[in-house]
Amino acid sequence: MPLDDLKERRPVRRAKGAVRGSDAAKPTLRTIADLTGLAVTTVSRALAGAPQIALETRQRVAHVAAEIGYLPDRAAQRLRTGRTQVISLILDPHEEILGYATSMINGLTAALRGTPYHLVISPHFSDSPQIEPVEHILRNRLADGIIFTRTQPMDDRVKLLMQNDFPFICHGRTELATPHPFVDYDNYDFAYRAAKKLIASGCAKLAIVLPPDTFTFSHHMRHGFMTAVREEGVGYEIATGISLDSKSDDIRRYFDQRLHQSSPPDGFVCGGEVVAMAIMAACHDHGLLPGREVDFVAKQTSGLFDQIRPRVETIYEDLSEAGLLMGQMLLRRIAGPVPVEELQHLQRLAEE
Amino acid sequence: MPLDDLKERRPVRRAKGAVRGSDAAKPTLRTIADLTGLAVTTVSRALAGAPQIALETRQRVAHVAAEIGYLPDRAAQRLRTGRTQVISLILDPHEEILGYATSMINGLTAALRGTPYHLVISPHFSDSPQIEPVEHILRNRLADGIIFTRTQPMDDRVKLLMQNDFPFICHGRTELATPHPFVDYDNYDFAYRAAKKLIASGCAKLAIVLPPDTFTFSHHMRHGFMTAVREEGVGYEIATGISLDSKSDDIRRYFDQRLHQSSPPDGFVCGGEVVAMAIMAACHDHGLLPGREVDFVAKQTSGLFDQIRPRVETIYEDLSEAGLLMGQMLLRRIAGPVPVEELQHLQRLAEE
DNA sequence: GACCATGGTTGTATCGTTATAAATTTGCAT
DNA sequence: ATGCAAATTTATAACGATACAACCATGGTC
Repeated sequence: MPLDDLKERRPVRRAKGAVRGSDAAKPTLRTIADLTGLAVTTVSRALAGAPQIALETRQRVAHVAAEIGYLPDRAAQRLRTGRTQVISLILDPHEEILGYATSMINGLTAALRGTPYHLVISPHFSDSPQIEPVEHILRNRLADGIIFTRTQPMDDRVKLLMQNDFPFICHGRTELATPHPFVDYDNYDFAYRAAKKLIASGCAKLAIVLPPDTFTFSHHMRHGFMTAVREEGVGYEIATGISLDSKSDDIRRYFDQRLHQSSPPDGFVCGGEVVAMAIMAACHDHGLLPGREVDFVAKQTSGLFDQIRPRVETIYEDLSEAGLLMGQMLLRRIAGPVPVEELQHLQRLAEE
Repeated sequence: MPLDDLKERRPVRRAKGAVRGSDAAKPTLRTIADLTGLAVTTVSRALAGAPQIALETRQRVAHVAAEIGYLPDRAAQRLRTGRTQVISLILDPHEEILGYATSMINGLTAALRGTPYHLVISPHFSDSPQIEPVEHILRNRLADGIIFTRTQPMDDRVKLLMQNDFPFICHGRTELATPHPFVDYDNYDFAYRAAKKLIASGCAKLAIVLPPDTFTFSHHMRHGFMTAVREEGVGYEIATGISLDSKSDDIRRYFDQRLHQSSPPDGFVCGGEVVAMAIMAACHDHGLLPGREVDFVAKQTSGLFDQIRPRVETIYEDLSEAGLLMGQMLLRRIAGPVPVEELQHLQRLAEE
């Protein structure tokens, strides 16, 4: 009689199921419910591990679910609960070069592995304001958490997300009074140590190319650089009109001209592989020998620079680890409130 | 009276709406329906542009929708229609280096711009078979289309997706009898021309490092290389025990040893920036001068190598364009059946 | 024996959208 | 007026999951 009853209650469904059942219709809670003779609600609660459901029932349900390879339908869960199970990574078009984004993505996917979270790339197109993708995600509940880079001292995005108490981690810090979650690399120390190394190897005049000064880490780098040159009292200059975002050709040309002029720098703090190669090319074209007339310290994020000849001193930034940390921290934050200090991490340089 | 009626029918909703209405509750079809006095169904059909809805109504609805910034709820649409509006890019862990993935992602996001499609990164972890993420996506309807790389001659993934008539584009070709969608770079021609160039500049013995031979493009490269050396009758060798996937240190060490031995190669076909730098480092460490004792031709995907000194000849592969094409083709395929020839594109080298 | 707390399970409504079928209005010929 | 087809609009049910409240045994207590 119960069989008859079932048939009567869901004639259409049954028929549909049978049709597409040719190659394993996607199992739902209903499948498990039918299989175990329980109600859909019970199955749902059992899988959620609710203590009101008898332990034995929970185990039985879990077993059947595993057996038939049940996975909850994301769309249905999302519609009902409002949780998207999506982490949005906002990718900047400038990040084309040298796998900056890729390393971070690798870290992120590692953090997300084994969780139901998906990583969605939300591009930020350069012809629109930085805040746009964030607003869009917030307004349309497109993600449970956001990760972004290129943080600014008074970053709009940070303000907006803090106001809305929306989970996020940014790469880089702001100068806002309110503390916020971040993962950052110690660019102050990078520039400081790079400058010190150059001075130690006898450079008399240092040069540095900074990131665009809209970004906080540009200030950090400048500060670290300036502290070192002041401590040692050597000459210095900061490249103007170009930045770490400039095309490598433009950077090379800048230094090409600069080296023609009087009292050129002989030590270079290079905030990335691209700028390092561009400056090295300019020096090479002027017949300046690395290790003799000129010296370099470069930040490398890839291990690639270990192969460059002549060898240059490098300092490593682990972007993959940054991504991993950001992912882990964001997941914690999404799970529930976390003291903000626990969502802040500064990647320090290795001891020497 | 109709007002009363409404209140009676949806008392809870109204209340809820009022509560969270403090800061602009997310507009739904219902919002538009209330605003226009139409039924939810009508609004839905109107926005879909159904010809059965009066033109004037369609315009009015469209106007109101734009006014209040309505965007359909992805979860609800997905649940109802089964379409996810997701493109899944399967990312291989080997693709860390030099923005291979990033360029492609940039192209993809450009293709997806203005569409409702989202780009989801599905990692393929190296400790699991290549086909796993594809099976997972297929089984759980996690995307409307798939893009993947590192295609093999008898690629499992291609077979599976063809069988299921599931939209996909892969980067690289198979050797399967059935034609399938792809975007590929002409690696045969790359290796052929690279070898020819080296011979033209006087090299007597060429060497090449191939991709792992599980990948189809490894065969293409080998074939192009072999054709050139046979045509010209010069010596050659193919590096064994290493591949383009090897760590740069290992590649450098390999050639370090090789150059110690007798009759070393004097011309190098480098399938990527990493391998080029590693080989150049090995040569440098042996005092071999580029342009004199040894020559290089490198494939570059980033523009970075234009800065390398001494200069080396490079051949460019545009991965960003590849991503763009793959995105555009995939969208067409998702929209409906397309003759397979129109979903095949071979990126040819620029004429010289 | 009636009553109630407890543990365990179930029914109902709902998230926002769309496919389907039904209902309503309109226009026009009869 | 009357009927009927065409043009519009609407009601209903469903996608698969979960929040909430209600339900039903069971066993102990008075």
